[in-house]
Amino acid sequence: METLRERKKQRTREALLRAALELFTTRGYERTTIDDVADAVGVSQRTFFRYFAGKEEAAFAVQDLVEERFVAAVRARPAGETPLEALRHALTEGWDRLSEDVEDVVPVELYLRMYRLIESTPVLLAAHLRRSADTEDRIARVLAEREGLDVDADPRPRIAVAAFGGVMRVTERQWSLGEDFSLAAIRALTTAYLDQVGPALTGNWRAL
Amino acid sequence: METLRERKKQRTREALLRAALELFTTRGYERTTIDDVADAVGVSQRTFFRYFAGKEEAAFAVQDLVEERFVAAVRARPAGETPLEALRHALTEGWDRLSEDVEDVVPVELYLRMYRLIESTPVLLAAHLRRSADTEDRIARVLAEREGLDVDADPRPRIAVAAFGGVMRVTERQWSLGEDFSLAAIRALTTAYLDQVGPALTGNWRAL
DNA sequence: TTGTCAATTGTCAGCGGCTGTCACTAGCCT
DNA sequence: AGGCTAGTGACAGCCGCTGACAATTGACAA
Repeated sequence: METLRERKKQRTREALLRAALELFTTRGYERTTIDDVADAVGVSQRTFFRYFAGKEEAAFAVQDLVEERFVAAVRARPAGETPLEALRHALTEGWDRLSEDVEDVVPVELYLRMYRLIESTPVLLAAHLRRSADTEDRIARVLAEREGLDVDADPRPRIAVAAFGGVMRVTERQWSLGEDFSLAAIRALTTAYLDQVGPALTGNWRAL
Repeated sequence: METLRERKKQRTREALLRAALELFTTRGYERTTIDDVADAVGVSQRTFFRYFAGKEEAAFAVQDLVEERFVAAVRARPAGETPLEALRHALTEGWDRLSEDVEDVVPVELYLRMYRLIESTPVLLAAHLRRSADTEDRIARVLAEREGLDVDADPRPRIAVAAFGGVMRVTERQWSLGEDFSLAAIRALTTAYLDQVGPALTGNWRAL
């Protein structure tokens, strides 16, 4: 049983987040003022900053949730899988559950629009890449633990995750530049690109 | 023969860059004000912004130069090398020439200090990662051209570069966290980590 | 050398992100 | 009902950054 106060706070935060993403994706990130967001909700600018550390944090609120799920999914993979199998399966499984997880917070369609905006807004892309780096670090730790290794002594977990992450970046980018902005599209790209890692790294591309 | 005006401009820009990097690396990036930099050189804040598009651009001025050289080095690699050989050789060759290239602008030691600051300052790391993404895109185009492929049709150039770039990121990170901040140290790390890509991606780490 | 023109700079005003402060309001709890 | 405190709004102010305009300084020709 939650108190009225808490429910009110929850609603304010949700309203701010929704208004922010809606304005960002329609008007553009830079062209949206915190005052715009606050006004849309009927709250002072100062209040926005009591719920979000900054403009950026609002933009990534949903993305944070998704990445959290991904880390958990990797951790939950059966020990029998090799590190790369675990990553790959956690990823595809993630796409399948994404709708349900996200829909509690905002419409999935809004999330996907925001995702594309991140990709096309330099300052947001920069923030995204840094956050991804943090996530990759956490995943490297998970993999190391699965394999009983010390992340700081053995570079292989980080290297594997970094290579994997690099491929994911290319996937995101291609997806955001394409025409099909569905979950199915990004899932298809993911598997296709992961299948290309071997060929891309070994040898001579002209041979094929 | 360059005009006095041009020489003056050149000196102002150089002074601003030096003052900025010096202040950034001693006082910290966020704790350094543009006014601090401008005052240190004896010009107005407005003038700083006439030489640099923003605080960030000053922080990355030298790094830009280094990455430019790297792209050129990849382009100059003999056609016989496989894509990954070309990347690797361009990289190690880059470390060798770095001192000479950088020293024209600022002391190498200052550049290395700045490089570490970038790693440890979130907002700078974010900017660095985004710039790296741009550079990787350009390199993917170079590789595709070398192999006679269409970057937008064949994902392998981008995937290979992304994986390679991921490993470089891990290298940079480890170097900046270590104790030996010499060029020799980062060169050694680079080759060691690149040798680990194969083992890290194939199979089972416990077997070794 | 001097006067004219153009490039460079300083000053000022202002916007937007963000923070500290403080008084006020509204929910909580006895 | 009344005291307590979490949450809010209003205000002031810092910093990054930009536009506008006037003042200055070098370039170049007469």
